[in-house]
Amino acid sequence: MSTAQETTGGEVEPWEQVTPDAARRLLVAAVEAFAERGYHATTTRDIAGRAGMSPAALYIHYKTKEELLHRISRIGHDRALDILRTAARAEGSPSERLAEAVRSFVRWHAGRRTTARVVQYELDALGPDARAEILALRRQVDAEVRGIVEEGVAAGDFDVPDVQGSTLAILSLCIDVARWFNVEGPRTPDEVGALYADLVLRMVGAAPATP
Amino acid sequence: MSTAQETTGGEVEPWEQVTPDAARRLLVAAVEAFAERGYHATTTRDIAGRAGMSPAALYIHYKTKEELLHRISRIGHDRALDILRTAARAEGSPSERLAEAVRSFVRWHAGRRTTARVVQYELDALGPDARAEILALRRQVDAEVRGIVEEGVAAGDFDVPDVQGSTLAILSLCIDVARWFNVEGPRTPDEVGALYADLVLRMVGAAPATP
DNA sequence: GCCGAAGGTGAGCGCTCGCTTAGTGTGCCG
DNA sequence: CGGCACACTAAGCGAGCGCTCACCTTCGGC
Repeated sequence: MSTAQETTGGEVEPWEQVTPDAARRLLVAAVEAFAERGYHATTTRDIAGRAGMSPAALYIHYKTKEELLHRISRIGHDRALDILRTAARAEGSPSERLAEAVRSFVRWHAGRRTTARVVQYELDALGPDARAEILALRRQVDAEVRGIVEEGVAAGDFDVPDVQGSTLAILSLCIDVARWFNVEGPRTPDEVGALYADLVLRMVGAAPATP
Repeated sequence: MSTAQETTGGEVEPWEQVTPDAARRLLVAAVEAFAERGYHATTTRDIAGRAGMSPAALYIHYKTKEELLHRISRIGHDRALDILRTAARAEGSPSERLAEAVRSFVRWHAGRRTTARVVQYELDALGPDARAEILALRRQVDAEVRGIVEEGVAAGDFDVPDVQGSTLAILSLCIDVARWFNVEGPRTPDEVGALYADLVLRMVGAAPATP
């Protein structure tokens, strides 16, 4: 679905799909500013300044400040969904696919923390229409994870009394990484991903992956 | 430490300690407004209006809008720490104490969602000094949970390869409840608390509590 | 070499923000 | 009953906000 090409590690700067160049620079500047200070505390002058442009230039490429947030949120959710879909539809047992889903999802939230933070925590700043569009994507995100859990239960690999509750908890655990992860901290995104994959397998009552 | 009296259920409206009455009404109004729209999107006129007062009245009781957030954050963190301390220092095995800590901590984040949301997500809006004070409280929160986990490992009840990482994950899971919990949703705070206590015991490799 | 489109700027409009100030009503003390 | 401390309001200040507008460059096509 996404036209951005995958790299070997599965990590992409997804902003390449945004053209022209000036529009992309503004978008990246907005992601940084929103992640640092929050949407409402960020000024259009700050965004334009970070992109090396005058405040008025922003409005050549975007109708409003909210449209910037909408575009960021849309692209980010598309990417997050893409990551989960790739893991969910890979080959392997439900345990392996759930572990890989958590691993790559967490890696994205830690490694692309600024983007993830905006995507996950600034939803309320969107208007009703944009908000509804994003919420639909979130339901698809939920469905992907729930699908793996259900398959694991059906196969007898998982022991999960409350599938929807556990799915919610798994996603919640992964998403909150964007809140606390610190690039200067002791853990790399890969390490957090591995730790979390193990914890999630325990949560669903599967034997820890020992490949 | 806290002067607010406990009720039977352990749930307290902690604002009773705030006097005079007008100052408390303003504080409660600010909690609601900050939780709904976020700190930066909330105006002092909105807070005063919710409390049934003129905008100027706010400044009789609080020096700035930020002082309101500081007071809320302080009281909320005190309460959260109190909840965890009570559970950590109760009688019982590490499994029982960890389950009770998670149960009551989650119950607070769900049941007092508006307060918890402000407390957990608006930290960055505080100035450096207030921020440092709150971060010190958060380290104590972390230490309480880590203490229980360490005792469980020492007693051979838990199987935890990375104590600090698992502690972080447990707290992260609980805190994120404030983000997604919906009062109109299908689960009560008690139900989420019970579900999460079970999930956390699985995460630390303890047998599920079967009382 | 001229032209229009595309992409940019400097100045600034109208508005709302956090916060202040001068003045008002109320109740308690002597 | 006079006086005064206190809690509060009406009005508004200076600043900074999102956004607009008139104008300026640059550049490919004919």
